[in-house]
Amino acid sequence: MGALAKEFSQAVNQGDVVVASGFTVGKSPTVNKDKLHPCNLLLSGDDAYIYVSRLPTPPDPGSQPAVKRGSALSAQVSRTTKAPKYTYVRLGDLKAGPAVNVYGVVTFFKQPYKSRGTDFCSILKITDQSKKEILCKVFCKKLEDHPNIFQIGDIVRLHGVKPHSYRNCIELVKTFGFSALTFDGVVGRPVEPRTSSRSFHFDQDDRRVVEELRSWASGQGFLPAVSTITLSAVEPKQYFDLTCQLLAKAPIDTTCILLRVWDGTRCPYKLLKVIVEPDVTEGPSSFSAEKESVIANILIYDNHVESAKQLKPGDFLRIYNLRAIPGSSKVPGLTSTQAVEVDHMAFHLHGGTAFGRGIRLLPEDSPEVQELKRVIAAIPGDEELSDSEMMEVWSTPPESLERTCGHDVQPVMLSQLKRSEPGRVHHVRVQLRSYEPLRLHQALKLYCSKCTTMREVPDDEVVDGVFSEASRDSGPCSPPTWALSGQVDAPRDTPNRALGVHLSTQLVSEGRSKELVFLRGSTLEETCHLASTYQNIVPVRSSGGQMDLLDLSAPFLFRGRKRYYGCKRCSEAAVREPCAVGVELIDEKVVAEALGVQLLQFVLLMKLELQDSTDTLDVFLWRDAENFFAVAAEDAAASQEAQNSIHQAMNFLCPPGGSTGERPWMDLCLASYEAKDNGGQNQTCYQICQTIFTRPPSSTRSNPNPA
DNA sequence: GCTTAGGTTTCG
Repeated sequence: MGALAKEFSQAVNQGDVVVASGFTVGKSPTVNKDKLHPCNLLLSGDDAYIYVSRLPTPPDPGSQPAVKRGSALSAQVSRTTKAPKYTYVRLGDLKAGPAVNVYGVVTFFKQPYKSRGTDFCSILKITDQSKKEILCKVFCKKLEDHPNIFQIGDIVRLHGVKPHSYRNCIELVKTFGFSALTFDGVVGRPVEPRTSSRSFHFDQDDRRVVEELRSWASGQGFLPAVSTITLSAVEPKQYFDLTCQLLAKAPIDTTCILLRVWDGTRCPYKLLKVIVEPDVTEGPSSFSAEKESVIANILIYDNHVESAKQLKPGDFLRIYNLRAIPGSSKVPGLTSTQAVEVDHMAFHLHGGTAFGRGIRLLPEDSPEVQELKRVIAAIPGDEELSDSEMMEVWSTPPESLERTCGHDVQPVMLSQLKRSEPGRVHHVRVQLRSYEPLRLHQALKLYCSKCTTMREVPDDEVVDGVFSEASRDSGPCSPPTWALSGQVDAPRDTPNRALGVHLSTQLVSEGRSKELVFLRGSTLEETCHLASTYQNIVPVRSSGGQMDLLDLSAPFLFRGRKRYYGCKRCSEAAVREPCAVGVELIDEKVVAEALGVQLLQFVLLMKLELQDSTDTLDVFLWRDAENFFAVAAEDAAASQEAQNSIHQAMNFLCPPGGSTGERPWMDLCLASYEAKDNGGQNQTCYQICQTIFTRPPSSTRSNPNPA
């Protein structure tokens, strides 16, 4: 009756649940007619209330979150119609009994981990203004149903937890009707619930409770002053939480996985390097030297391997209870040819869940990730992709390519070219908008013409490692019967060390002993030094008493300043005597053939972004790159002069800091072809072919408008 | 339908 009737009729919908109070029970005057209940309820005046409870609407991705629907509803129905409220028990008032709802500040937590039973288990400890600390145990099959806790100080709201007594303490255990909301615990941050629940109740009272807990907790001192430690602040032997981005990962063995991460800061201690095979690495197998110097290698053990396997390069993570260990001992699973450096800071995530040990993915929109992205973006030079990262981006170059052009086709605009079917040759007149890699030495690759795979040129640090690992076995070494063996003093500052040299008897008998030596026990530096004395140096090692070649990660041959590499996949390498009878010049081909090494070819590979007035286009400069620059890739690997000539050409085509107007127009021949990208999808690629870089005779530019 | 874990550092 009255105002209540009016408000109620506006608020209620068919299907709603209503709860009435303050009514009087009377006899129904219409019972004979409608055959309904003989009594009715009369609601009238200020003491009567009727509560309308809306059933949750079906999930609809386009609709407002449940919170907003709730607040819109309560505004609409005014004081007389309220949604039912949940009640929350103070942690100090808990008694063993039926399920309750609680709020609390997280003082300890373990990420959900696989229990021995059927579920994942989360352990957390929460407290509130009553200062009672309560342990909570959550068992759920689905990870997303667990409280989404990132750090100590987060605030949780738990529904459907049952207080149990265990060893004279009250604990909360998840029971039926369980749901959890988690909030950032930092005063001033947005109050946004993290939950997987599709609908949940959340109103101004809840917001108030969260804010009260935040400000109370901030004065309690149990929140860590700095929530996590950066690589720049880490000290040896410390346990710490690390917020970082995953760059690459590689399995080591069944109980260990390697995560390569960075957090945008530089660790003051030397970082452990772990050498793994490139083909088992997910993500780039190597990075630019600058980037490598800020990448931490983290070894993840035992139960954490499973969660680490789910991670993808690029993910933002927090690793809890990571341990910094100075001076690595041993890394499992590495073969004898793989080196582990000592006296470097290693990071281990040990097995078990003690102290909350674990890994968790951080969502992109969390404040921690936003901050991390900001720091990483500020690292100078990172805008540039490193060599192997670029290999990931580029599609595999084609194995065959039609590259002949009579240069008699009419030039086309880029927009027109893009609409053409692949498999043709086109002429374009374009400017160079940008190119990769900016560091031109990264354009050098090693290519196997047999299996058509491409490999990075390893840096000296990696090669150094192979040499030092190889010299570790200093036991007796019986040389092959064809060899004459002796020793030479190591050059430079290592007077007390003798290096093993083995010569071909045949070559010695011909008076050609300087033309080829097998050198054992040298460092990379010593090998380079001796390369000025001997025309060909093949580094060898002792392996179980027998003479063997080094791992093919390192050059198998040093010829003056040039180094030659072999394909790991296609070589069947062994120490053998080259046949020098009638061979005038012993070169890399002669040595490679004798040793059973499939010689890798140095190649140049670049990506150029072209533009004209209609469009832009990414093209590769690869098969014809040596012609284009009139430089042999092999020379570019060893000669500064050759590198300079490429550098000058690129600077001319794309002056650093120059405007578009300053870039010369180029007449290019482009071959288009189909290639599979990393996902196996066909895509059209373009390569510059049959084109030679020449400078115009004077400073006059070509006509910028070919049309 | 009511087990799992029940914080407390690997040993690489």
